[in-house]
Amino acid sequence: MVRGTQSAAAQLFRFRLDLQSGVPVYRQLIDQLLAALATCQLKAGDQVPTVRQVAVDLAINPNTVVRAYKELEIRGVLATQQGTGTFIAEVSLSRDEVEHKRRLHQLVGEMVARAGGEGYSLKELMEALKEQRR
Amino acid sequence: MVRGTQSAAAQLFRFRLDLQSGVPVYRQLIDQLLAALATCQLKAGDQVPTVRQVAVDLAINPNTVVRAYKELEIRGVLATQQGTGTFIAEVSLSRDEVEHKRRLHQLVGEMVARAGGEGYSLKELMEALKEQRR
DNA sequence: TATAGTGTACTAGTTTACTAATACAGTCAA
DNA sequence: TTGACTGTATTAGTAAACTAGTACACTATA
Repeated sequence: MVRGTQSAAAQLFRFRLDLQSGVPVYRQLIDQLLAALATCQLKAGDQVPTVRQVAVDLAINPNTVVRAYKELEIRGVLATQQGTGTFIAEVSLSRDEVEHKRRLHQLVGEMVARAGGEGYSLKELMEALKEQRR
Repeated sequence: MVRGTQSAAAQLFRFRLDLQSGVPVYRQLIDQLLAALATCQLKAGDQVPTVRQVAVDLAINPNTVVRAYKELEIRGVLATQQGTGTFIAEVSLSRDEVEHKRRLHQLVGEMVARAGGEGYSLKELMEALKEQRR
């Protein structure tokens, strides 16, 4: 694991919280980081804000940040190195992840549009998807 | 609210639990009842199993059944009458609900097939839908 | 009217999910 | 080597979600 270069884009990346949304904090962090990847705001090798930076910035506990980063590490999106920091994974897996994610958003966007045209809400879609799980 | 007739189909309707699925019991009841409506196993006016029948049948607490039925009542799917029982709502709302539901399942089924063809899991779809909410 | 069966309401207990506090261990530069 | 910074791990606290226990109120029938 070589240390990634600090790109200008990475320096501008910051998390934001919406405490009214009801979405758990750690989940928001995960979502935002994946979105940053999907929109090329972050790329392989970039260092992401440290656990403590994020915690101070957002006035949350470091362990909440850890939770998000750990999940992303398990998914192969992030690579963390104790004492050094956390980076966007360099392996082609992460690139595939980005494409995978981008295409998924495309598909889902089409779905939502199509269903919305017939009067179905996002919530209804989600519930129906849940039922498909059986 | 006139008392619905007991159709043969309604007598055959029973809930089943999958305790391994991790889906809360009350949610399973909701899902199964909606599915029974969507597949015409139950129709407007049918009486559904009583709170206590379901509780005894599935070895759960009556209040868990109540929770499911109450949510369905709020959604206009069920009509409950204290001392009498619980019925599929007679209003055209419930019929619209059935058509609405059936079409939704159709749409979602197509979505899942299409996305599955590209290697996306149900879980991924659901997560991507969540992100659409922003 | 009495009884059996119905849903309703309230409280309580348990589990799960989420977040925090804190100490430990590793890295890197001076 | 030291100090600052890094992630890691463990425990604990809180809130939310889920389920249960139990009594009350209503309905229908004999």
